Amino acid sequence: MTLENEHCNVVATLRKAGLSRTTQRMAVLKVMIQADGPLSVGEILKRTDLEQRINKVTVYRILSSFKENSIIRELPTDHGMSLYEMACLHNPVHPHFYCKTCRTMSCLPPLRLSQALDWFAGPSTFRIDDVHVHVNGVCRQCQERS
Amino acid sequence: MTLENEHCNVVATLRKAGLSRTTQRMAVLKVMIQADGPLSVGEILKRTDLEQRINKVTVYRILSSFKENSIIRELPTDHGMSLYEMACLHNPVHPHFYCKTCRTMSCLPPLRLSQALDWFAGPSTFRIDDVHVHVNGVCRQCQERS
DNA sequence: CATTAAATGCAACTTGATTGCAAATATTTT
DNA sequence: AAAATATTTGCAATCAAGTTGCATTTAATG
Repeated sequence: MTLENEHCNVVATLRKAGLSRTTQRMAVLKVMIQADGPLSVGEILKRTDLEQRINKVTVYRILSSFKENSIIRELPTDHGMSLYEMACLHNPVHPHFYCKTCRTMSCLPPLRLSQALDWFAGPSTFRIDDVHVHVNGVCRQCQERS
Repeated sequence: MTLENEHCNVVATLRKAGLSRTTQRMAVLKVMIQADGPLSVGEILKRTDLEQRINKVTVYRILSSFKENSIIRELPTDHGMSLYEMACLHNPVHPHFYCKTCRTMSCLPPLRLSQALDWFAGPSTFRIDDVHVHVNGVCRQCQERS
């Protein structure tokens, strides 16, 4: 198995971010790049374990550093658990659908929301209960404080 | 202190939802109606405690029943914690800004997102790191299963 | 007022996530 | 290349949000 898929390159991504190429970071990044959709920490652990066992804490720290460097995006859920996805050029910001029953997050096409809703109203549809627009950042006071 | 503010009425809201008028439910709903913005469970506890001590578990159960009856909306955050706000006519769905530093959630005007972003770029600005559109509901398989 | 159903409180527990610190691994310097 | 330094990792313990089971209390019903 190679260290790159059709899209992103593990080594290049880490270098660009100025992060050292540790075995664990490479394994996590590889799993993220090859993911079919947003992954939980548990799922990331399962997938990296296939090749090498990584400590849960290490995965959290790696994800945290990836997030700081905008390599990945974090998607919080209603169930006190976050999911993670690549934030690379090949995976631009897009809406997500979260099933509150099976707790699965799926990606919506990066359309205007109205179109996305039409798309969802199609044949194999979901029941939509609510739509949240969530802006993350740092408020003025916190910026001034640092 | 009365049981209604300029907007919503505690008793009417509970009756409409078919929920019994317990002391605790009324206290929580009153706090929610009088809230200046989304509240955490901890904050709700603090505010209800001023008049009567309510168990944490009870608050969770009350919020859960309010959510099921669309009396409130739940807003999950990056920090494994949810915030809650009224879902009444006077508080229509709108975007939120979450400061990842002080962990405060503030409401954005219910404008088109592009306008809201302009608004945010104004004089007293926030630093925006990312915008998430999050659709909650039940996926097809889970619907069929129930 | 008595009966029945629903809601609450408490204690214990589950789970996602974090912290402190020692050991291991990378990077830098000589 | 080896030694010195800085970074990263793993483990154990811990924290905090949220949940569950069950006995008790409170509200709704007749």
